[in-house]
Amino acid sequence: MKFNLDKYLPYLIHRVGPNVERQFFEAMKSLGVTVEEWRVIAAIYALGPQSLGDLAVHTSINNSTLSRLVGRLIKGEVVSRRRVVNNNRAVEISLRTKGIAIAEEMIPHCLQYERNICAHLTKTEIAQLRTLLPKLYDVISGATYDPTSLDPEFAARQR
Amino acid sequence: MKFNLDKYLPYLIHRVGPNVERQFFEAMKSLGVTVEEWRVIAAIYALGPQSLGDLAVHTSINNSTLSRLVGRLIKGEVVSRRRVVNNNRAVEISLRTKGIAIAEEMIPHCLQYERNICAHLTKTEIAQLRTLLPKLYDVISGATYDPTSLDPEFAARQR
DNA sequence: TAATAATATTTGTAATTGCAATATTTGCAC
DNA sequence: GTGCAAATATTGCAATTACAAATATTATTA
Repeated sequence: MKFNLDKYLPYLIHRVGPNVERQFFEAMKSLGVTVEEWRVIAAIYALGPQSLGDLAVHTSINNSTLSRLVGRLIKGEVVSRRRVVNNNRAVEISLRTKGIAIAEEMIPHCLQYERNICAHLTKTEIAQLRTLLPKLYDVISGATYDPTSLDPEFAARQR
Repeated sequence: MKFNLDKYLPYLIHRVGPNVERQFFEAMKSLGVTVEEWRVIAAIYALGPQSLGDLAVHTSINNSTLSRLVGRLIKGEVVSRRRVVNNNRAVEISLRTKGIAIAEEMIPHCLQYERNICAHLTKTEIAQLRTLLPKLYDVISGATYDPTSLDPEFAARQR
């Protein structure tokens, strides 16, 4: 059976992810924030204070992982967390002064890094990516897969 | 300062990754392979037996992590590992019968899953993605970032 | 050839992760 | 209003991860 990895979309999508900020963050590491921490800070800076659940969606970080990550950021006085006024089971996470400072120092570098990448792409390609990636995100988020559609006996044959 | 996350390419790229195979693998979990294990199997199936280092590149998995992951797959009799004939420090990892069987059972499902996704996209969009994603991968792999280009005193101000 | 550097992989270790279980609050049905 | 289900977040725990150091082999230099 032939399997052409170079054409397989999930593969093509996945492999760009891990590389995208690796080298950039290597260069920025003296700021003392990890990639994951930066995602949290950036999401709050860009989208405002929000619940843990929303933050998990916006950063693609697992809830329990994020809960602890936020715990660490609180210790570092980067963010604060408090119960929501009218919904005491939810929590609202906000940036503190230090978190805002980190964001404002990072953002120009992020934008410059993005420009460096875009320098190798045409205007059209950049525009296409900005359209296609969100569309792909939506499609994938809504996608479900049912193995029995292809193989009615799938569930029966446990390995 | 404004930071528009919805336009920031690294963000757009990154967030599609974690979702892309999550739901699919949730559905396929009775096969008993994790996403990471599948990446290893798929890379060897598609590209042939290869060294740990090459496999790390093809799967975007950290070397030491991969070394142990391969160790687990060996225990499960899915792959085998042996020293390369003319280079005893390198290692060659191959699929065993069981690994091939897993691949051949998985691949039709992968392709069907991909078709499900593509059903929401136009032919043009799909073609564009297949062109742009590898290009982006190359650009990003080659990209470097030097904070002092934007801020000559970057290194001096340690946080 | 001996010493040194470079390549390739593995392992020690501490930290992080994610699943499942738990706790707590809110909404709903009756 | 009481009891049950849903929503939200946190924690126990076992497994995985990644950095750095160690190991082993091959290539280069002097």
